[in-house]
Amino acid sequence: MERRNRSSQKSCPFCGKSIIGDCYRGELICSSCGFVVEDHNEYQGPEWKAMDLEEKQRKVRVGAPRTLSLHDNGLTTVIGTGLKDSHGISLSPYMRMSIKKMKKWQKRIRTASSEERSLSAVLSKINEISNNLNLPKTVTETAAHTYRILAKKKVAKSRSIMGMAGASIYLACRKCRVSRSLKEVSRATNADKRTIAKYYRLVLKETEKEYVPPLSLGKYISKLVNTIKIDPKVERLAIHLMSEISNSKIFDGKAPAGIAASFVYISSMLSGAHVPQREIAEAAEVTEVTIRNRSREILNNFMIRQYLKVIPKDGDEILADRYHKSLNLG
DNA sequence: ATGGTTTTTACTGCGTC
DNA sequence: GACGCGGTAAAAACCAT
Repeated sequence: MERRNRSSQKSCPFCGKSIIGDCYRGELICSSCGFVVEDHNEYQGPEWKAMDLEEKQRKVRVGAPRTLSLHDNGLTTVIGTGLKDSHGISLSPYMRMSIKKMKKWQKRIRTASSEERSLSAVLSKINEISNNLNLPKTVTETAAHTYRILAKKKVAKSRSIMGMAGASIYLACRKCRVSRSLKEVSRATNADKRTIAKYYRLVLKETEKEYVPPLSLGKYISKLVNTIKIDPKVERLAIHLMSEISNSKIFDGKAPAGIAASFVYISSMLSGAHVPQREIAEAAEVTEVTIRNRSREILNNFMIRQYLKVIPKDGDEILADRYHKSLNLG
């Protein structure tokens, strides 16, 4: 199978240089710093396999892949502008006129009804927002799919377009286990966070029969570690600590971003990387106070020993051990 | 609307480089 | 003195009812 690298117009969020997309592996990787911009993309090349050139030529039969994110699924008919017919014979002036008319009407019909037109507008908004958020194609498609359902059920009627688009995208992120916060989505849509949250609940009710689980803490940690440049061992350590503790009740009702931030902070301390609270707080979009509070709770309730087993303290020990002692590895 | 919980804001004091 | 850190009180945001 042929292996193709397609370069795209996007630039790396880290170094600003161009990004090479490797569609074979389904990843978008920055060519200079190696940052993985997107992963787990669908392979967007042909979905067939050709053993030789002849077979390949025979099998090339389609244009762009079918997509839910265009209002007609990308399956529109385009009438060509050539002056010859399929046999290569020149068309008569009469036929040319007729084709010109057909072209005109085809264009009109394509987005004929008002529903079609508004669907088309919203779907293009969804595409735009997805681009802004660097979302994998699967998420965009999922969002488009839910929006179609909403449009069909007329739920989206007389509601903010950006709000509905944002809610669809946010839901798609959750379903596809892609970590994008409500904050990020609302930034990308220029819509109020509360509006999107409200619509999200509505969308959930209208389109989802099954429970959509919240993102795992591990996802939050990975994302956080990705946004700040940090030693991978910090991530491993953070995830290790998290997996030992995460079923603890001390996190009940606490915002996951803050919990993840504090695991990353503690891990960066333990591993000697020493990432300042401010930096982690900024990347996680929580405050330093929250990181401190979560860290205190973790270190007050658990002893982190040298071999990195985490054990619960009993009541008397809880107050005795302070932060720094814990950081000195028990 | 309300009340309980969590997070943020703003500020203070301490130790270190 | 700038910086990172830990702490607190009060305001703001959030959430279920």
